Amino acid sequence: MVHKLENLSKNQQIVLNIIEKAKGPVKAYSILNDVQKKGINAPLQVYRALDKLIKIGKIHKVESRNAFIACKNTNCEVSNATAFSICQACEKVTEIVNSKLSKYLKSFQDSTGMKYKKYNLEFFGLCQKCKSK
Amino acid sequence: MVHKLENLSKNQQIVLNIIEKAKGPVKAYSILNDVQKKGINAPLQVYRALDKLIKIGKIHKVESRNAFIACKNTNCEVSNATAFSICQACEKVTEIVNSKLSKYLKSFQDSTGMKYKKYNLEFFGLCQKCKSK
DNA sequence: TAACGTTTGTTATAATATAACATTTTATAA
DNA sequence: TTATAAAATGTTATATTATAACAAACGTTA
Repeated sequence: MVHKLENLSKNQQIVLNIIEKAKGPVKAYSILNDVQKKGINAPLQVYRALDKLIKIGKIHKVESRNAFIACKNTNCEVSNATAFSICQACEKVTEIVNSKLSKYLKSFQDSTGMKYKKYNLEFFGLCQKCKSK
Repeated sequence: MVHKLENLSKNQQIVLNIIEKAKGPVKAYSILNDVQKKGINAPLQVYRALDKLIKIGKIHKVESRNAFIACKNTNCEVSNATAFSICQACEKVTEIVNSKLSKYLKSFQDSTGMKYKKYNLEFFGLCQKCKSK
């Protein structure tokens, strides 16, 4: 069986590469700007790559910021349980990897008995740097 | 002291009213459509009201849907701990009120020691109705 | 090699949200 | 009461984010 990454198409590779190299979350149109030299011309080409990368778990969307960030779990193949820490001052975003938290949320049941397949959690506050300013 | 609700301005009241009467989350431009008879003409007037209503906790934004929903807690004055259940089929959204969950998340500490002021959690799955189809 | 699913390229447009500025209203407190 | 500060309004223009629709090419595999 071939490694997932190698199955990525040209555009998907280009987009993933940009997101992985970025220090923080990246906006779709900022990606578009960066790749216009590389043969990608239209928003849709970026959004299609993003959709695919999200689907296979290589990246996540930070919903409150309309931005995209690489998944920090090596070989992550799914993206159904995400948690982020977001600094409200500098906008630094970090994916939270915490098995207690994910275990708790994966097994969470509300009063309706609805069974959840997926969750996304975003925490907001001040990071160490910004707190001490 | 006067009740919070009575401090709302005309536009804020109009917008809140629409959201509270709606059966589910409402989009900003759908609100705009509804109120063009009532003297609100521009997107900004709606967004400003939305911002204020969010700030005082009367409504929440469902980030993954870019939509707004009334807070179900009577006299809720803050909006720093929200959790929603979202059906991926019918798009029904319900606010989850669960003190165990909120207690757990409010006291959550990640490895960086960052202290969180606010969180937003969105669960996705199929509601009872859609599951049985 | 044909058939299918996926990806691409392209143009156009929809949907969501904010900037900037002038004015009016409301609350506060001197 | 009045001045003054803070909040809200109205308006035009524009920025930002995202999808529709269609034709063509590519890649896999039966």
